[in-house]
Amino acid sequence: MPKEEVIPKLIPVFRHCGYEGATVSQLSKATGLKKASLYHYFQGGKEEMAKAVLEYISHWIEEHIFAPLQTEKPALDRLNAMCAGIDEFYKSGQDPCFLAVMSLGEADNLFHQQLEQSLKKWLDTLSAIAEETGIPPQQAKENAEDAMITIQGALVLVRVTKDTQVFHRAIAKIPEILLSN
Amino acid sequence: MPKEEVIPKLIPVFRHCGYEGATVSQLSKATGLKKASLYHYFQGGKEEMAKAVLEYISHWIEEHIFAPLQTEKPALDRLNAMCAGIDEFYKSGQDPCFLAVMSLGEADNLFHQQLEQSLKKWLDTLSAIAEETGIPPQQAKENAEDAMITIQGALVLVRVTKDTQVFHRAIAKIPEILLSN
DNA sequence: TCTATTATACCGAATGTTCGTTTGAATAAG
DNA sequence: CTTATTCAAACGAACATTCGGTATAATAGA
Repeated sequence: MPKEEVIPKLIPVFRHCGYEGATVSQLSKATGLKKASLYHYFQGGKEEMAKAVLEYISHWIEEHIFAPLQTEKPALDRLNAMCAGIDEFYKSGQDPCFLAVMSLGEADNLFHQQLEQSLKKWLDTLSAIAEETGIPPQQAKENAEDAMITIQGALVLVRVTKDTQVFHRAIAKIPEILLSN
Repeated sequence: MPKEEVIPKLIPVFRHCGYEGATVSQLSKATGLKKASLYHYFQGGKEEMAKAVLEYISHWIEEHIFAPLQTEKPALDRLNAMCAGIDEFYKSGQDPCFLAVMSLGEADNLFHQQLEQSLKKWLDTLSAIAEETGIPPQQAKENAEDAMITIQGALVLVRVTKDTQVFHRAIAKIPEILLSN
């Protein structure tokens, strides 16, 4: 099995169990590869697996969430396309966010820089869209933060309530949050 | 050392490491009690320690966050008092929320019911305040959800950015979120 | 009062288990 | 043959947990 097929199978384990909660046995079962085979692909062990997953996700976001923002359509259309990507990425809120999961305990020590950079990218991208529509920089920055807060907060609520409606309602608000003043 | 003094010392470990990330060695070091002594107090082991912490926090919230809402002052004053309690509870966003931390991995299997009940209490309490000011029930419910989303989302952002200003800005918005229509 | 008993708080050392990781051999591919 | 994959088995380390015991203090009986 090629490495590109392995990484996606690692994702749900890290996502739902966190870095420390995810055991190599679970990762083995999830991929169908025995432990030694996993270590053949990832000589750095669990840490390298998590890092690979983070990079994979980073690219996924780039393609499926940021890319729709770079078209020539009106800003609102682009934002709605982005929201569709977000809904898919988080499975309507049923899948936790790596940003939230990996910023705890030992994982945060290992990956904090990467997480911080990833979040900054999100915020900058959203802020740029807001500025495009004529919103002043400081306001755009705060709107971007509010949008991210809404996404992350909704994920926590859905994780506890199991009510995906809350997530859809929250995501639907993203465009107006971003473009408000 | 009486048990009531032990529990608060367990809190920061679970909060920052999560349930699975928190080791009994860490808990021992944090409390100043040797492992065997911890097991003297908590015969159910780590699981009972976490449960005790959850109950302790539940009471703390009751007293410091919900109680200020039961006074006779105007709604806005009461909400501001609550926000002060929230800011203290989360140390301006520098301390993660148990709701978010304990709803992952094995911890979620063990404590999900307790977490769900706790969140429901939050939402119902906030919703009731909104209804008091004449906001219709359905709108009040959604406002309460939005308020919780803001709190939880801000906690995630601050954990990654280390920028407590984001948290203060988010908390300051809680009253208007709750009372909007 | 003095002593015997019980209960509580605590700890060093060991328990068995699970963890992440490594090894060396078997198999498959070219 | 050579190289790349896969595997069962085993590794030491760290884990949660238990055991046997000491120290202290409260309680009770004489």
